[in-house]
Amino acid sequence: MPPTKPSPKDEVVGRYQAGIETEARIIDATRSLLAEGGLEAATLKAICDRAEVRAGSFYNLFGSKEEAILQVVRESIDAVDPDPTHAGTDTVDDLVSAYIRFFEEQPELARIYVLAGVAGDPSEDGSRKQFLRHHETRVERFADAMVRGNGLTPDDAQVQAELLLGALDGLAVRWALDTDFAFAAFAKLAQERFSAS
Amino acid sequence: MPPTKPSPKDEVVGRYQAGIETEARIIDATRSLLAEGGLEAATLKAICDRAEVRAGSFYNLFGSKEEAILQVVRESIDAVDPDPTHAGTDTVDDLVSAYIRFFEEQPELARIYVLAGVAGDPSEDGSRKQFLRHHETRVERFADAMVRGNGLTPDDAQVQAELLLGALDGLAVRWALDTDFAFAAFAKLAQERFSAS
DNA sequence: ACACAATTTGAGTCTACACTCAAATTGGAG
DNA sequence: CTCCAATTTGAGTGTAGACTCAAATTGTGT
Repeated sequence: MPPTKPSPKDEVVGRYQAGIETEARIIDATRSLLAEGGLEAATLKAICDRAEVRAGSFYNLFGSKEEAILQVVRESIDAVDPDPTHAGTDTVDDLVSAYIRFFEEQPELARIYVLAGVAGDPSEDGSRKQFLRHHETRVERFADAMVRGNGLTPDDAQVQAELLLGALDGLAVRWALDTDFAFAAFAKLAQERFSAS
Repeated sequence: MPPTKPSPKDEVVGRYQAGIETEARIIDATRSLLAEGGLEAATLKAICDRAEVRAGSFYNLFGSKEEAILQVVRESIDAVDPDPTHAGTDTVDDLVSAYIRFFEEQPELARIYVLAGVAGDPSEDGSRKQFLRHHETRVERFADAMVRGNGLTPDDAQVQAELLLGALDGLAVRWALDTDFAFAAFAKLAQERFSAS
């Protein structure tokens, strides 16, 4: 279904409060299921049961299960952004801290976040491409902060940002493997290494 | 099935050549399917079709599909070890180069390698735990090389190794996202950063 | 040749899902 | 109140995929 079946919420037509609340319940249910048991736990049945909704209602609001999951992941990524308005005032430390917080506060969502980038068909324009765009935005953000805070040239900053983010993502994977891993401490060490010119 | 149903190949009883060859064909089929289309492509039917075997034969040799896949992943990890006998002669450069080679020569297997660490149920003693053990061995190996080559103290080396491997894994994830990413170049940069004391 | 184990077959079984749709119900604008 | 659109229901449908098993066949030691 390439032309993404237009679900009611995409259109500009009037909506009832009931529908809006149902949508919220479905998103909440999806989020909590993902947080508790990862992708495996978020089956359609589980989502509908928890949201106290029948399958038909779900599909009245979302075009597919995937759509709901992507929305949850997107929202939790946004929720941890230290500078949503992109005012250009965040420091490298802010950004690293926000990243650490995301992984410590939402372990399962963080796992899905990583998974979204690795899993899935490379050819499809689904989560992968979106994830890549997100990553590029993040690199941008880190690089800007480095230019402002450490006086790097934009080109150097770009490389440093890519390295630092790579290290953070890798340490995050390491942590996902074994939650006893001192993610925060290592993340800070990586930050020290890569912030200096 | 916690007590891992004992399949014929686990027992010490006599085997026929035919069975051994069938097992090899199944492993080959699994590996090539994984390499071509990732986990999604490696369905039982696809594996059996390609190996020219019926499902019953598969289950005569493997306890589950998971078992065959794990064996493939394990073998490809081993295949990239520059010092399988662990003679203690490999340098950091050898290790990093081997890692880069793995990603360049076996992209899809590399993707599965990354996935193995991130996906799966945290509670099960499956791929995750095995992957963690593998990671620890690798850290050990990197740390040893650092002690030998850069004169770090064992404790410092441990931390540096964890950071370097974290960075490499993270860059690998980044690469899995977009294979145009210059993984090798960034990996070398990370190596420079983390090899120095 | 014979016996017996190893292997193979192939037609299922079972289950878990994502997703659909016609009909019933509900909400609210006029 | 009335009408229509929004929403909800719930009983399906369809499929894909892992796994089973009794019976047939094949390999090998003696």
